[in-house]
Amino acid sequence: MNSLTVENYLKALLHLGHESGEVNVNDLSKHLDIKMPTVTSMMKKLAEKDLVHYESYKPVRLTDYGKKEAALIIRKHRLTEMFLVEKMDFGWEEVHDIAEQIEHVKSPLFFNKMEELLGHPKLDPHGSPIPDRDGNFSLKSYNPLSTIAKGMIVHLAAVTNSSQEFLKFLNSRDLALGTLLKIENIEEFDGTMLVSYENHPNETFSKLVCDRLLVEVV
Amino acid sequence: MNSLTVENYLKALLHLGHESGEVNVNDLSKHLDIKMPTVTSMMKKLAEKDLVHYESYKPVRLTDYGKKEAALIIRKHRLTEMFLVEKMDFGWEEVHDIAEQIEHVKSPLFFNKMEELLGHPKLDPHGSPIPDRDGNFSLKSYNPLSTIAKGMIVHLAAVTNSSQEFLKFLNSRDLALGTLLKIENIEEFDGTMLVSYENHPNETFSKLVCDRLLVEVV
DNA sequence: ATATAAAGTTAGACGAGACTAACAAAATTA
DNA sequence: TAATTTTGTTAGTCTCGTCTAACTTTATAT
Ligand SMILES: [Mn+2]
Ligand SMILES: [Mn+2]
Ligand SMILES: [Mn+2]
Ligand SMILES: [Mn+2]
Repeated sequence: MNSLTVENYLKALLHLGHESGEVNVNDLSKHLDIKMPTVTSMMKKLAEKDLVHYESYKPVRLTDYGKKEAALIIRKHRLTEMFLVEKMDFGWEEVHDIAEQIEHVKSPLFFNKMEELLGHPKLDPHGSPIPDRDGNFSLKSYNPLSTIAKGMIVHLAAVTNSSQEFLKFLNSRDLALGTLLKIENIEEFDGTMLVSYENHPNETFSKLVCDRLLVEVV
Repeated sequence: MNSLTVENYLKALLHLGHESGEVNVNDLSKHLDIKMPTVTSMMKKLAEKDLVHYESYKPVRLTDYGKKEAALIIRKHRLTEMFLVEKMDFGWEEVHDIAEQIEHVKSPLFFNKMEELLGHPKLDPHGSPIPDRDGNFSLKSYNPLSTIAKGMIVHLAAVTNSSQEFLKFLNSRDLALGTLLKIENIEEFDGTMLVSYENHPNETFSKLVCDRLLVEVV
């Protein structure tokens, strides 16, 4: 049985390695806000448990087993977020921190019950896929809004950041998953985008924001 | 912020001290399944945090502050149990172990939301009172079935033990909170009771069981 | 190619929370 | 009262997960 600490390392490894599969000790250190020597020593322990492949001075990679364990924590995290939003009336900006704690609860029954009550949802409140009981999930590759061309019409499919501040900002602009967006203009200089949707005919979003909005062309 | 470990010590102290207010290190050690020297050293730490009054070789007492902190954990435990039973279709025998974990979640919002969705319940699924947001609760003093005289009619108000095994036993006899019981006979020798209720005209309960059933005379 | 900077490791320490072995105090029994 | 048992404490050790300081390896810049 992995400790809460180990579970959080595994999640970070899966998150940071989602593209190349490789994770630098330094990036992990920054992401978890834990000093590098601590991370190095933890990597050796995870390697001992066959959760990662580790060689000195090389990037770390999750083993298949490590990936599965990580996915099962993420499953619990996302089911929890969905439950909080759907069954307990929380806003999508309130659920991440609570799920960060409840994801460590040891009780398959509890999470399977959530899943059942929710009708086996495929996505969490932020548009991220919920792994199944075996840890499998298909990550649809949506594109960041920042990569879409002027004139296109897209819908908001997911967000890549679930922080309270960011989601509150989206709330303040009446942006929610599913919202249809038309790209009116793009400022070449800094990537700022001028977008229209619903009752917002001329909303401006910074590059930072556009990078975090994942969209699908309609 | 108290650690999960400290929170569990506080709950044990409140539980074991519910009558005299005093708790022996030895009893605490047995209840928590933690060796006595560990408990002694933890008592010193709790005293340092003003959670208990501690003097060498004397029984431990919670301070008022300690009592309140303990009650607030119990509040979270019992709200969770109630939520699991009322909103997630769990049986009363399944919820204790899950609540034992969720009670440590740091999020007043989460538990206040539960309370609201449940309509501010006064009792948990085992008949125990749920403390309010300030840690106050009135402990009705029901009597164990084992203290009731032959011929009396009572209803089951609470159970003093929430273990899966015990509650499964009660389920197997169709006993639930509120069940009306008539005491048909008492075996003087060993305290075994012959009881009738609903579709059970002649059920026999051992002294052990009768001690754990809290009842109220109708 | 060399110097510098960044990334990673080693060594040693620490607090939390557990343990065992040995001893001391208090309670019980004879 | 004296012997014995039970309860509680002290001292020392261990693992987990963290840290800082110092050092090494790898990457980058001059
Ligand atoms: Mn989240
Ligand atoms: Mn977490
Ligand atoms: Mn309980
Ligand atoms: Mn607990």
